[in-house]
Amino acid sequence: MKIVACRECPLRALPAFVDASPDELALIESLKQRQIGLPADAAIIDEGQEDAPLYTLLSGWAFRYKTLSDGRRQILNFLLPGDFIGVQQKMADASPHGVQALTDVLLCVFQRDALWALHRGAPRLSFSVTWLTAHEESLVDDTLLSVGRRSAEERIASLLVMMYKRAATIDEHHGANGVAFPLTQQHIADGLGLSLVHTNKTLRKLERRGLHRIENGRLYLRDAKSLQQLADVYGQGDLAPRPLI
Amino acid sequence: MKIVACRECPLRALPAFVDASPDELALIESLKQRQIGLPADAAIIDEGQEDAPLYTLLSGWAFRYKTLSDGRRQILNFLLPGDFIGVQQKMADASPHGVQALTDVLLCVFQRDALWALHRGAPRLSFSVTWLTAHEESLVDDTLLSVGRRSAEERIASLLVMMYKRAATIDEHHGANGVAFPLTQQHIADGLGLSLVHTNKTLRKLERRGLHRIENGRLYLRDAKSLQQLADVYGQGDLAPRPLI
DNA sequence: CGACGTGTTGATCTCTCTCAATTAGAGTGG
DNA sequence: CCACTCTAATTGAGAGAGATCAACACGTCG
Repeated sequence: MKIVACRECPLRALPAFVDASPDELALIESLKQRQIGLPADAAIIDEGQEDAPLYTLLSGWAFRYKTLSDGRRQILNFLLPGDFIGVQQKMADASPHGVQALTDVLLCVFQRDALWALHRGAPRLSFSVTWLTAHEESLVDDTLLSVGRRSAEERIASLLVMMYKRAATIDEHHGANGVAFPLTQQHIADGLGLSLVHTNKTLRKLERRGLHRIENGRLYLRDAKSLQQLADVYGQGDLAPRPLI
Repeated sequence: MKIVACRECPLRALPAFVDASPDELALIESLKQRQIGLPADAAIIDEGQEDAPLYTLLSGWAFRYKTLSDGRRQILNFLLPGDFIGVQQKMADASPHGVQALTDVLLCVFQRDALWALHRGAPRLSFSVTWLTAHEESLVDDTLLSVGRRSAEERIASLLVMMYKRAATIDEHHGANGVAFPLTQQHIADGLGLSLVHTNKTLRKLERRGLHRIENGRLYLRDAKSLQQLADVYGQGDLAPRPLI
């Protein structure tokens, strides 16, 4: 795939993205250094890396993770096309987490002070960056709720529902009620704080109950209602008036 | 306590805060609407609340949380003086989490579009907002690693070390090797995805081993080294070259 | 003084982990 | 075309960390 000009960025076509003025696009384009492709499983940023640039995920999936010294790994969140990579590590400081490609990926590489340039020169865009950062945090919040308080079954159901929604918003082949789903069970386990074995058993249990199906790298929700209910995604209907105990 | 002018904000004196120009201070001051005090345990933002303003925590502690419909609660992170409250909920949208006072608190209330005004008028400050948001996310990341992959003992040790560090940076009475620590065991349990009972037992075990002491709302680390080692805060020494398996 | 919130401790119970083995598919080299 | 290797998925069995249930202690407060 050849270099994509920002003004022709395929991501801009997605309904999830806002319009940008020609000036803003020009600024973004001036900050973009180059574009690189990496194969699945490649390291994009290592844990503790110091000079990581700012990336944008143009295509493919990736994930952020942290590990303990004995190898236990926790996946913090999954990154889909359009997500930023590397906002967290402030300049010249070690990255507190690693980022790894989940599929083959295409990345836009920005110069390290691009964030600052954006803030200085394009308030609307920098506002979006703040918003996106806050939004990514709320994804982590959701996962923390899962890992801290949901049972294995509930965690899996919750992840399936959430990932389905996210994947659907950017999936062009979103026909047949299925979306691309490149995660292995190991990824799911590491994302939910479960062991691989228990993840497998739980996944199979839900599948046998007819709630979902994963096949050939695609995820099909066969009973989205039950999955959402199991995951308590909406807190049993409405949000607001809910007993705290 | 009477209204504090931003230019005289006690927080600015802390070494953790950067300088702001007179212009920037004036802008902040123009966006600040008022100041309110709330007692311990008061709700600052309810889960699902729609019109929450933007706050800044002037004094006291608070925490962000999420609950499931049956009452299970997960504390997402603790908020200390200087932290923002309410950046996550984008305008006119329901807050994805609740915020509750942990101690008596003083809050600065900003108009809802203050964030936008800051981005538009003070790039240095809006850059700080982005940075702070990213930093808060990295705190949640740490907790997610704990809850997902650390044992109860390790989680508690990790929390004690982290909270000690945070509290120390803003604690004026930080003498005698102890810091103010207003959390109950229930808060610790809800922050670490543990049951109250198991939290108590683990806490006592570490205390009996002489690693820490909590007394009269103050936390004393009696063996910070062992606690850090137990928590694997630094990945056994250095960060960078560490086997991933 | 009784009610309540917080902290403690002992006794089960169970969900999830760890250990072990097997199957299936993809890729590689002879 | 087939043996060989590797990764991902699967399943069973036993073990264990942490949950749940039940009491009790202590201090504060109306």
